[in-house]
Amino acid sequence: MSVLAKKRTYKPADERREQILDCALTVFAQKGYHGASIADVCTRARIGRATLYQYFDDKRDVLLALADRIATRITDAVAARRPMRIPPGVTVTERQAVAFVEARFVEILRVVFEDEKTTRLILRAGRGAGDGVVDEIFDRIERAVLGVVEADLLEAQRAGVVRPLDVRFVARFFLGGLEKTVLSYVDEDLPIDVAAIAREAALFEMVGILARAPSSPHASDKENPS
Amino acid sequence: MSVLAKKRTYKPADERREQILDCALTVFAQKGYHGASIADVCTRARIGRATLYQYFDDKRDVLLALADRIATRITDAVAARRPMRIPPGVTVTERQAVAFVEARFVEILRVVFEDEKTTRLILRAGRGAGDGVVDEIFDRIERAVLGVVEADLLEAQRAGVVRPLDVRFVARFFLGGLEKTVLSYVDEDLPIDVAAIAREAALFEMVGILARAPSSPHASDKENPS
Amino acid sequence: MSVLAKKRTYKPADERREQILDCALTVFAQKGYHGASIADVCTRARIGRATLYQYFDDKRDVLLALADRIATRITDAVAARRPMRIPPGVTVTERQAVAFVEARFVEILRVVFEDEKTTRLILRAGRGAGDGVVDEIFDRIERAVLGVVEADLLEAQRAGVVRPLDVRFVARFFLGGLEKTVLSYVDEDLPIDVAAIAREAALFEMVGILARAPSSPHASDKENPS
Amino acid sequence: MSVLAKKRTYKPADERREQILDCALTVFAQKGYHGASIADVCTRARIGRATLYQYFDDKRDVLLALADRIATRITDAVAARRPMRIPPGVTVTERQAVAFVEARFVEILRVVFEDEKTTRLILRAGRGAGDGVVDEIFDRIERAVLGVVEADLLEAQRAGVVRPLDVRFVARFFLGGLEKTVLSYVDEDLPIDVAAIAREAALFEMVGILARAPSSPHASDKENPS
DNA sequence: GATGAATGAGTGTTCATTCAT
DNA sequence: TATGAATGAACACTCATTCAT
Repeated sequence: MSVLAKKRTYKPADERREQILDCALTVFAQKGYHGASIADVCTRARIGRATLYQYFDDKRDVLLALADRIATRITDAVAARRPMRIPPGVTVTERQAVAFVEARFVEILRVVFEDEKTTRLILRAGRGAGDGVVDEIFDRIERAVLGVVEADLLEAQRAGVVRPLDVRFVARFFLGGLEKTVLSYVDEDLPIDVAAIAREAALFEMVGILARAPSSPHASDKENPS
Repeated sequence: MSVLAKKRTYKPADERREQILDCALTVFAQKGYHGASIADVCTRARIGRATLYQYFDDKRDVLLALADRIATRITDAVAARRPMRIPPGVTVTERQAVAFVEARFVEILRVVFEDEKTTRLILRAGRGAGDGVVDEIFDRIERAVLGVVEADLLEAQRAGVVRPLDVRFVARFFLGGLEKTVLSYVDEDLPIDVAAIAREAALFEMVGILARAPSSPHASDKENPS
Repeated sequence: MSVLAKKRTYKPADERREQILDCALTVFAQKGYHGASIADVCTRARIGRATLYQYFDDKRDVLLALADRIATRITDAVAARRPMRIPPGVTVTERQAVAFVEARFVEILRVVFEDEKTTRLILRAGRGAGDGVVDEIFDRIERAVLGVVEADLLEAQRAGVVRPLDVRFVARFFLGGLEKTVLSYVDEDLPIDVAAIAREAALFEMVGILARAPSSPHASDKENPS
Repeated sequence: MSVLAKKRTYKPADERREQILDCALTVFAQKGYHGASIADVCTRARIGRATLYQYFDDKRDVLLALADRIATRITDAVAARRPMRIPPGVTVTERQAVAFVEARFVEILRVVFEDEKTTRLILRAGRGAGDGVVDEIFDRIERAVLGVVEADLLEAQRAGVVRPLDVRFVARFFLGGLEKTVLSYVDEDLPIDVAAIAREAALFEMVGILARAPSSPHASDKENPS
């Protein structure tokens, strides 16, 4: 047996399965689902191609399991979160609101865009696999995240902190902004600066981009003129 | 000659080329670049597979030409646009600003997300083709659009209408929101309601989501209290 | 009509046919029959691909016509040659015989390996086309040339100038030597030095490679007369 | 399971690889490299087309491996040969020289033109594959064989057995003769009669074709003893 | 006479997947 | 459990050849 010889390695089934998924994540993130081959995954896992088929039905099943693993992690994290509650009568200053939202964003970013590879898979590689079942799982992730944002918005609205608006629209619009921002980091191979993104994004979401008329009483151009 | 018999159809080269690109757009949008086969495109164009190769070097070249056609259309439209100018001394009411931005958004949406198929190609199918040259073209589109938004933001900032902010960040964040919103229509097979999107988005971008303290003079919780 | 525009060129049929054959010779010689494409030939002839089919049935037919043109030229030349006659009673010195053979070789080389392209076609490109009819034509060339050599040998034998030997074998063996020698020039892109080849070959053929027993005065005309 | 059904056959990789090369030799020899298809080779080997690609990168790689196998065999055989040595002072009769050369030729013919298929590959199918690397390998074969012949010639020349001559020229000329002779057998589907070829060729090479001056007693071992 | 346009029939090659050990 | 070996089914691409003008 030469120095370079690759011996068979044996692992308990669960462990091997997880290992394969880890490798698949890496490979799919790098080359995309269609662009990556089973061989790529197996090479990375240092197993024979046939071995993979002892753990997964087919290529699609690998993506499915992968997406499911991520979806479960995210929905679990989301479910574990205590919903925001603003006690009645409490007044929230703008500064407080922005700080709160910023914290929220950090949470979301941490959970959803855990790492570069997962981000790539969710935002690029996964979609367009052209598979209904897989899409369904990615939708599950999306719905879970949107749900959190929407719930917060609704509660804030109820408490009068947030103006009347189409909650769904805003949640999605906002998530889109986060995603593209995160992707811009990923595409340039930069580490995702969660804190910076959250800070900018929170302010933007809260107060928009308009300069507040510093001198003139702001109310003169009323948003909703009576 | 049976009912199913296919006669040759003849076309001038230019026309045929465009027709093939049209079909490729449809097919790539539906199945993704990797998922679609040359045969799919040719079947749709009612031509033999070999015919396609008289107009394009290879599959990648089709995507390239397609992306280029779109990029050219968009960059041309962008270049033709008169840059926004806010004359000095002019005061802009919030209402006016929102209305202006709304109009801007309609323009962008019309140009970039012309139709469902183009949208899909730009936002899904095109990316991840794993081809540097193609990516470069899609980047061209992105840069062009970002450039417009950024230019507007800068001008507004200069005029004091917009608060100090990271122009690049906001432009990208915002474009991400637009994209995800548009995609949500596309994914549910709804016609893209440009007007509705622009209205909601403009308001959101301008003033954010916070309710303005109706009673208290807004300025009391200043952004940066001394 | 731009400067580079290619206008149609019209030619009388005969001329065009010859021109196509010329181009085919060049192209086949360069890339081999299988390796060359109809497009290659037509590009070189500055005609549309379809035009070629007005003069030839198919690709094979081009090779056929080409081979035939060469075969005809060679067999004609061979037929026009006066057969060698050695009058009875005449004694031929070795030196004379060598000189005569050398002249003969120059003739053959000039006719058969007229130019590099023809040589390549005959010796490389043509054979292995895997076509019986084409092979037959190349055989015709071979037989014609062998016939000349054999006839000379027989006559010389009859006159007692040449020792008893298997005429066919020697003719073929000798032609093989000539061919390989010529090819070595062609393969190194050197101009075929007919005179040099003929000189060396004649001597070799006549007296072989053995040094003559120095003791016995083998002949009056020594190789290197002092 | 019908009569025609093909079961998978399993073989160790080395064996399969060799088998494929064997089949490729047969097929390439029959149809030529360009004329033969991968399917032809695989059909003959009774394997699926994809199987071939587990052992070779592409079609060219098959020819490469094949040529290399032959080249290695020949160069090895050549290297294993003891170089000819003629001790100083020894006189060699013409008869001895011819016999020696004849033996030499038998060796060469046995090694180089082992069998019909290899012969065809070397002399027809291989050349003109239009591939530099492949050509290089065939050149290796040629150089090896020429080297042997040249070495012998030089030694014989040194010993005064062979007259002064252009060693390279004669070696090549002679090899050409051998090749064409061998091919004439192959082309007529006759078994290569190594002994006969060697006998005729040796005599031809040694003493040429001239009849020795009948008057002068050229040698004690006469060609055609009365 | 000449050709632009079109294509059927193939070719080499890949890859997810299965079989036998 | 693990895998080397084998393959069907597809795919991108080529090329000699034909059709309509």
